Amino acid sequence: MPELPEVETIRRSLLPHVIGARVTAVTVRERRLRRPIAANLEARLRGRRFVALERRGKYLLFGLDDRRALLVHLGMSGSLELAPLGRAFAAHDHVAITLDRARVLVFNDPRRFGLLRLGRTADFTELDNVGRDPLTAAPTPDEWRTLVRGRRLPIKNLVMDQRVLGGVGNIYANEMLFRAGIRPRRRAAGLHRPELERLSTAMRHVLEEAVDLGGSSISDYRDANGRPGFFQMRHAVYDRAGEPCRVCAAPIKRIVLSGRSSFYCPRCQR
DNA sequence: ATATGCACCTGTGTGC
DNA sequence: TGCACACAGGTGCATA
Repeated sequence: MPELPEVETIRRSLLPHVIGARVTAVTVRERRLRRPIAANLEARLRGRRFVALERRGKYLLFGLDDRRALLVHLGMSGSLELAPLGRAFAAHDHVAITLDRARVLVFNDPRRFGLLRLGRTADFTELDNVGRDPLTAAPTPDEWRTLVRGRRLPIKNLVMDQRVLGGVGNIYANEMLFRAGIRPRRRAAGLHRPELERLSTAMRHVLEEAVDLGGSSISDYRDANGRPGFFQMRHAVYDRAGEPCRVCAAPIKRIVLSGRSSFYCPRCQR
């Protein structure tokens, strides 16, 4: 479910509740996620204090006071909620981390594509595949020229490649290409300098605006305090097939690229 | 090396 | 109402 703006919103909403909090209890109700939750997670987490909370692409990294960290990925359908103490479990509540502040951090994930892992940050090999942060360290147009060189894949697929940019998923790839006026199917290597310049600024603007609005709530995304995001009201193309373009009124098209729905305006995007 | 297809899993919406 | 099917915010592995 969540892409960079949603994960960043969750991180910010968790921050004041989690930093400095101590874990008093850990309950794992379902270990079978994408990879099973390790058997020692409860013992390693109990009694620890959270000292940091960072985002790496779509991953959340909870720093602990023993130089280890809890790595969390929300997959397609994962969520984190700060629930009141003693609230009954709901369907797909897989992990509950009780804090010493009368709050429980609950990991819920219907599709179980998420990930929870405890260990040393350096051992989290999945983080090796997270590229630059498009919010804080976006490639310059010059760097884009290097990144697209020789790449024959559609630009949308390149932008969604987590090794290139950490955190861009299907919604925001579509939205930033609309904003840049580039069709998603265009070969990456075929983009001209002005297009790379537009892409580079469109990317920052779309993501910054989305973070400001708390991300996109399409069906049930909520931040850790249960608040929805509002960027879905600003979607120009995502999930708008057949609807009129907000700029030129042409009907939005839907195509499939690498199995993912891709949307664009045939007039605004070339 | 690069690009694509599919599997992983549950829930929801659509059409018959 | 029931049923089959397509599709969904992601990623990793197998295959060309």
